Amino acid sequence: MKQNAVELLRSSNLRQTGPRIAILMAMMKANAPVTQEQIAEQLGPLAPNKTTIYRTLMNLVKKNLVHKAYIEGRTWHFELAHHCGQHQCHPHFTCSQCLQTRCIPGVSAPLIKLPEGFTMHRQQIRIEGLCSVCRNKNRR
Amino acid sequence: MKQNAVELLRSSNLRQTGPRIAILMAMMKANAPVTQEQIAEQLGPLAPNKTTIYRTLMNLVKKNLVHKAYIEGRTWHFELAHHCGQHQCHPHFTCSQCLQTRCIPGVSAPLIKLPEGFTMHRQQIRIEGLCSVCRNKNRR
DNA sequence: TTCTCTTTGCAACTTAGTTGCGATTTTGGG
DNA sequence: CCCAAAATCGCAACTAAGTTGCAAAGAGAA
Ligand SMILES: [Mn+2]
Ligand SMILES: [Mn+2]
Ligand SMILES: [Zn+2]
Ligand SMILES: [Zn+2]
Repeated sequence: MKQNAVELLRSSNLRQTGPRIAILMAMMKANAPVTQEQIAEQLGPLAPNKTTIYRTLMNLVKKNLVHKAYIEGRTWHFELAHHCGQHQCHPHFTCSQCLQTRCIPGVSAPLIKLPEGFTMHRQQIRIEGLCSVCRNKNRR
Repeated sequence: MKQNAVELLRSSNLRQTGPRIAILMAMMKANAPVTQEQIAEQLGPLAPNKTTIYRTLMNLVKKNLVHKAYIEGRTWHFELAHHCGQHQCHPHFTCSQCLQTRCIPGVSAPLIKLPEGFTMHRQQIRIEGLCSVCRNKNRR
């Protein structure tokens, strides 16, 4: 898995540093978008500084290895780009009661037709609703 | 137009106060989602306090008269709900160069099929790309 | 190894949005 | 119209995610 991270960095002409490899590995382990804080938590006492994590994430976003998946509250959640199509990410579902968010993989929507002269880089879909756990709770 | 605002409040069982009517009217005049600051600006020296604007917006969101349309940077942009479908808002396009956002009215995508047991309240589409102005600038 | 350019850590900062609370306003009933 | 209860408002202080400046450490090319 470390090899995998190293390869990603090399393919994007980014220097191979401890923080970058650790952050990429943390994101590979995750099965949902993660915040700066979750990355730091996962890496424990050896985690890079908060500033470094943010700067690294922004570099990875610029190279299109990572996407800003969504904001919840005031915090960004990032995920590896390797499960997203060229012009479209998979949708994300947020339960408006428990506020948990999960990926909805394997589906996509047709790309919206933009006005004349506009270019699409990426289309993202966000769904708000009630997850099954919360729905059952409300039943009573 | 004031009548219109009053009617919205009455239909949602909200007390008719100066700040609420003013904020609704400001949003009716706008032709794109607005921030707290833009509302205050538009209302000039008579604008309600920042806290009141935020609290009002949240009340209106709770009553589904207003939607949180999108976040840009760290700031929420709100818009009246009356141009949105039951389960879907119109898409919003953000130019990744000039950072301007605009509504893409009149189009919609099929609703994503959720996992068993999940309920959809609202589906939102966000598009990132290059607007025509920025595209032409880059041509040179 | 050495030199240069990039990256990192730390501490201080920024700022959109929130909170607590006392003062004011709305509204419904008498 | 007048009053009291409950909702709303304004203000000042606060919160916390993310940013910035800068000096120290590290990566990679030669
Ligand atoms: Mn995802
Ligand atoms: Mn809109
Ligand atoms: Zn839930
Ligand atoms: Zn543009």
